[in-house]
Amino acid sequence: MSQHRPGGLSELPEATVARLPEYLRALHGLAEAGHDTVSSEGLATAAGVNSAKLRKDLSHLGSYGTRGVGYDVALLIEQIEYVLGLTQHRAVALVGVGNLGHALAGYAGFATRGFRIAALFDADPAQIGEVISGLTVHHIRELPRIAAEESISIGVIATPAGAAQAVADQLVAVGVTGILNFAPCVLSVPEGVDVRKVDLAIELQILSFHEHRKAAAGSAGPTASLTALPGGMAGNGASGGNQEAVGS
Amino acid sequence: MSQHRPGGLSELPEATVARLPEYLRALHGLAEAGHDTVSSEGLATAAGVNSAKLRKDLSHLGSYGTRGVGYDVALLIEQIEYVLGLTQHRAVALVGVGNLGHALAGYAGFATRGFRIAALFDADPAQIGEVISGLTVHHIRELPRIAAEESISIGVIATPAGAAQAVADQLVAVGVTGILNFAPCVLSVPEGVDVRKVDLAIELQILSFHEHRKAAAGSAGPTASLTALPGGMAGNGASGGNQEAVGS
DNA sequence: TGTTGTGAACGAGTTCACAGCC
DNA sequence: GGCTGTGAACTCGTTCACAACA
Repeated sequence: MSQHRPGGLSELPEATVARLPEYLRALHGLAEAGHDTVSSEGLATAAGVNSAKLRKDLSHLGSYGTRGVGYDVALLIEQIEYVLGLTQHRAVALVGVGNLGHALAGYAGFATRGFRIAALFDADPAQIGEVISGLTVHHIRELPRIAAEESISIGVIATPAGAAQAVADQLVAVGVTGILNFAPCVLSVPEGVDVRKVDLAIELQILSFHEHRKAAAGSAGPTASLTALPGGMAGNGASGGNQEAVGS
Repeated sequence: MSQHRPGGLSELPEATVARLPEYLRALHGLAEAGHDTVSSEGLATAAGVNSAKLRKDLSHLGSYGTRGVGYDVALLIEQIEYVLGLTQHRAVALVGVGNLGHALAGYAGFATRGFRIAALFDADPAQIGEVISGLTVHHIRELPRIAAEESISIGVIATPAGAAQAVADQLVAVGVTGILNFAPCVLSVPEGVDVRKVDLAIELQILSFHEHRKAAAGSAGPTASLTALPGGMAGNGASGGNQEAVGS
C-alpha cells in the first residue's frame, strides 16, 4: 500500500539520490554474475552500505521488492535507470583538454554508464583540431553551434581555475543546466543550474586530516579517547564485479 | 572563553573537516590578493558557504577571530594547515598509470597543496620504467621497499576496478592507512584504514537525475510542486583567485 | 520462515538569532 | 557599530525494531 507515486522525483532525499548510482553499479555486477534476485542484505553488502539504509532508499522509489524473497535485479536496474534519467543517453560537453581532460575524454566508464561525450572544447589554439578518442577538439567559440546540434545538457569543466568561471558562464548561456567542475574554485551560476565539484587535492587533504588525527592519538591527548579510532569509514563487503576500467 | 583545546582533533565534525580545505583555498586566494584580515561573511562568500556555517566550523578549531574585526588571514591559514596535518608534506603513492593515472601524476595541484607524489606503480610490464613528470614507474612488487624508503602514508588507486581490491590489500600491508580510490568498486579494508572514493560516472549520474527532475517538472506531475526547482545547489559568491591549474 | 517496508527513536548537521566583545 | 562565538530550534539523515506479507 501507499504505493509511492513514481512521478515524485522531487521528493527523493538528496542523500538517497547520491547512493542510487552505487546500487546501480552493484546491480549490474550481480546481473552479470547471473543473479535474478537479491536480498537487501546482499545488495547492501555489494554496494558498501547497511541493509536498513538500502531498504529505506529503495522504498522511496515506490520499491519493487517481494517480502520473503528480495528484489528482482533486472526490474530494479530498470527502475533506477529510469529515475536517474539514464534511459536517454545524455550528451556531455567536455571543456579543457589538458592533462585531466585527456583522461576524461578517454574514460570508457562514461559511455558504459549512460553518457556520451559529444564534443571537446579548449581555448588553446595549439589544441584545436587534435583528435582524442575519436573526437575533434573545437574552439570554445563553437560551443553555441555544437551545443545546439548535439543537444548538450551537461558540461564538464576541466580547465585551469582561472578560466572556469568564464567557461561556466558560456555553458549556462547555451542552456546547460548541469555542470561537473574539476577546477579548484567556486562557481557562481544562476538558480536552476546544478554544480557538482570534484577537487582531487581536497580529497587528499581530508585523508591527511585523518592521518594526522591517528598519529596524534598516539601522543595521548588530554582527552582520554584512546579507543581504536572511532568513526573510521572502513568499507566492508565483497568488492563487487569488475566494472569497466578507470585507467587506460 | 571555553578555549576549545586544539588537541581535540577527534572532536571535529566530519562535515567541518570536509570544508576546511575549501576555506584554506579561499584564504590563500585572499592572502595573495593582499588581505590581512577577513570577515566571516567575506570568507564564507569566497568559499561558497554561508557565514553562520563558517563561523561554527571555525569555532570548532578554538578559533582565532576578533569580534568587530574578523579573522587574521595568515593565522587562520596556519591553524587550518596544522589541523589538516599539511605542515608535513605527506608522501603519496600512486598506483595505476593509465589514462587517469597519467593525469594525476602530472597534476600540479597536489604539490602546491601539501602533498608530494613520491612514487608511481603499475602492474603492466609495458609501463614499467616509463618516466612521467620526472618520476619512474615501478612494478607494484617494489611497493614494500619504496613505501618504507619514502614513508608513504597515503595511496591513490587509479587502476581498473578488477585490480583495485588487490592493490588496496597491498597498500594496507605496507602500512598505508589512507586510500583515495578512483576505481568504481567498493573496497574492503581493515578498521583504522580510511577510504575515500571518487567516481566520475557517479557524479554525472547525480547530475543526470537533476536534469531528469527538471525536465519532469514541465510535464505537470500530480503533485503540484511547480515552483522553480527547489533545492538547487546553485553556488554563489566571487569565484576566488586563480589557484593552480587542473589540466595541462 | 525469511525478507521487505516503515513508524519511531536517535544523531548529525544547519540555520537562527542574539549575547558578548572589540 | 560591527563582528564573532554559541545556545537553541530545526531539518535532514541514519538506525532500530517490528508489523505486514509472500
